[in-house]
Amino acid sequence: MPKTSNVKNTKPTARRRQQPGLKIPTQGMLSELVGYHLRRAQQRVFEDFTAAIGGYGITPGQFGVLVLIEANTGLNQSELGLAMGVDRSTVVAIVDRLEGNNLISRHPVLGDRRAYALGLTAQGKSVLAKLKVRVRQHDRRIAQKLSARQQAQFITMLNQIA
Amino acid sequence: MPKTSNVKNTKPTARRRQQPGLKIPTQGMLSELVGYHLRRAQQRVFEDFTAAIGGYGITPGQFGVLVLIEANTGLNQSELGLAMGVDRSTVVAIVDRLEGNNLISRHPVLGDRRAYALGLTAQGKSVLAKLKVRVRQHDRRIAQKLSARQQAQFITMLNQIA
DNA sequence: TATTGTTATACTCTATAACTATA
DNA sequence: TATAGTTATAGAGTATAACAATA
Repeated sequence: MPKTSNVKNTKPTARRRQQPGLKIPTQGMLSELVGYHLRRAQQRVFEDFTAAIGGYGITPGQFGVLVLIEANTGLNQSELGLAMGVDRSTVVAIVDRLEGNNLISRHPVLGDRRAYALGLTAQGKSVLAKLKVRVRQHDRRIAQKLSARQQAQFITMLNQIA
Repeated sequence: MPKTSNVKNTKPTARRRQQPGLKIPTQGMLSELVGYHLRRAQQRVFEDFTAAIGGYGITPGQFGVLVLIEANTGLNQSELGLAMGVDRSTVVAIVDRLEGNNLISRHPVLGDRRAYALGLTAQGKSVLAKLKVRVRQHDRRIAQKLSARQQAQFITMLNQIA
């Protein structure tokens, strides 16, 4: 059908109210997997991020890149890839997009003509400043589903896993 | 991730050993965000999953679909999309891939000629049986980074967030 | 030789809009 | 009208392999 809009706009949670043959999907072994719950939580946070920051057309990963570049001005693409855990070729695509949106720029590196030093553009700095406020609100909204104590434990556990 | 084989195979953690201008990227505000740590942990688990199950060319999401179909034989694409939280058009693509790999199949539904009932093929059942063993091992490997008590708390917290 | 960045190519995941067939 | 599935289209994210320029 048409775009899901209908379906989703109508009632995301309620499916065919009291229809006789309503099938409630069971998760099978998935509910026993830590990875499954982790993935679902991740998706949920992603959705909230998009809803809150979406207007800027920035994804969580891109936001991370902007913050990384701001905190480490001048780092090159290989270093960025290392910090993010992605391939050099992937970095090219990521940088291309952000540069295309006028948020970051590539500069020649004195002493190494192979590399590019990455930096935020004036617009990038301006946008990032605003994004940071929004992202902090978004993250607080997510974190508040846990008590202060749980929040600390949660991050500790996430780091034990990562 | 990645292959990045060259870079990573060499020494994932060591970058330019004692180079004078070695820049150690700082994470900036990222380390304060729950969402950031959640995303990193997710990526880490994804990598381990790929390394462990990769040979089958199955992603965590596809594995989830197979389990869901096995546990709810006959559910249709819209129901699958609802259970997964994705759009109908996305389901088409997902089902196409799995069907293309001969793991699942679409069957006519008696009483509703618009819908398709999804089911595992013989090969799908066979492959899933093997995958489940591997995935369980993989998930145990991940979970064991936490104590038994932490594991339970962790899942609880993930569900509070999702 | 090793490293930096690039390009070509190829998937997966995901969404929106418009359309067909059926309910 | 509403729902099931499809198609066309688009974009993010990611990887491998091969290559050029430079170190």
